[in-house]
Amino acid sequence: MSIQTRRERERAERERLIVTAARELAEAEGWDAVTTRRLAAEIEYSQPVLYSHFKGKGAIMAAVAVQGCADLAQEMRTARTAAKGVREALAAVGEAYTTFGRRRPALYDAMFTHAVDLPFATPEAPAALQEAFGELVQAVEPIAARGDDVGLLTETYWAGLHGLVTLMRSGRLPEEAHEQRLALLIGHFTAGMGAGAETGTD
Amino acid sequence: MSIQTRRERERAERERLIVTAARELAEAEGWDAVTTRRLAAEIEYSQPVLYSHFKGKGAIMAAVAVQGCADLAQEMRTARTAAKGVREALAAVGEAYTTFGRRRPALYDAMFTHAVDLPFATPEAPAALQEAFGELVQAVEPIAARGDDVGLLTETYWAGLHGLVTLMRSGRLPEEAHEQRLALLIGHFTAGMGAGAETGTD
DNA sequence: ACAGATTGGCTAGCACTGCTAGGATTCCTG
DNA sequence: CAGGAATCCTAGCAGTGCTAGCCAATCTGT
Repeated sequence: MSIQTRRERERAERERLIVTAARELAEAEGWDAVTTRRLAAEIEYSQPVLYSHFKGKGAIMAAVAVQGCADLAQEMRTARTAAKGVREALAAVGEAYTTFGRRRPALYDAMFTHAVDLPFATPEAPAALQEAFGELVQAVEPIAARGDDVGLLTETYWAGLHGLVTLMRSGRLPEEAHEQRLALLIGHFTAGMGAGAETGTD
Repeated sequence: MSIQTRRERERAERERLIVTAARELAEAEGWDAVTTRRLAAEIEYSQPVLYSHFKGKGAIMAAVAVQGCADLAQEMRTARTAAKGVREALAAVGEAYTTFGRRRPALYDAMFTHAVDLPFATPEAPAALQEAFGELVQAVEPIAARGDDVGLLTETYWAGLHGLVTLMRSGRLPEEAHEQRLALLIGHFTAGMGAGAETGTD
């Protein structure tokens, strides 16, 4: 039994090694540089080892994406809990989100543009993923009007943020005015809120 | 001289042939199916011919993207001019945009997710591209508040639409509630508008 | 402690990609 | 009709994701 568990532990460790190596390589040189050969060299094993852990390159990217979701969730949570009011919380989360997308583009792409074989809008979605979305929900919920479906509103806000990030990162939108665009988006989502809703950060 | 012009005409025709073949193949089977070999077979020439017209596959995709922008611009214009009021126009354009993205995913991807070697937010951007953006601007301009930068507001609205399309198409957002999300986005962009602004469709 | 079964990892290779060099064939010019 | 030039194709390069099959190290039962 002990031998079995040791082997499983070593396997799990190597799996983590693969994922972190893929993430670091992608963040350093982009996903194009993450070839199976390069990745195998990085972890000092041969290519087929990768396929004994993951079904393919896509699965490795998906694993990286899940890690990235955990990071993003944490950054959004930090931003949200540090904000003073509900409008500020929404703004802080939006800024945390877009900052994440700009500062870690490879990670962002793995999470939200590539790697479609992850279940997203279902209960089977990885926990980290639901956490990240949950952070958005918690930021959006207080600004929802009566009768609004909070989930749908959150998805819409998310889409706005995602659009800003991807269009900017691909050069379709100039980087300079990002803050103003973000402010516009947030402004339109918090418009119509009575000033009395300021109380209650959590 | 006449021979020269005939050859140039034939070249231009073949170039159009390449672009339309690429577009049709992409729309039928996705961009992954558009390999240079496959495309060459489709136009009944050998591979290197492609490279005598375009710098590479990316350039071909860019040409397809420009065509797609013209299509999108026209569809948005039709929707906008058929709408009764300014709110309706914004909604109609938004719906035309997202419908385009869903009905012609390959074309949409060439325009807004791949093919980054096109100049976008500059005066050197292709005419079709500026036309498409111009349609958005014309729909957004009437709902802009005093002091709003219409360009920035349009970019923000665009980002919202783009986010909805891409997240939905990649399976991150369920398709069912698309109409509701779109309505939410439009609603938040037209909020705060006095009811008196209804007049003046063009 | 030793033969045998089993697991594990590696070497080599497949089918494919975008792209290019060089030769052959066709075409126009004098 | 010969010479020259433009055009197009065959063949190949370096790289991709992924896999089959062998070889060696490891664990098992006696």
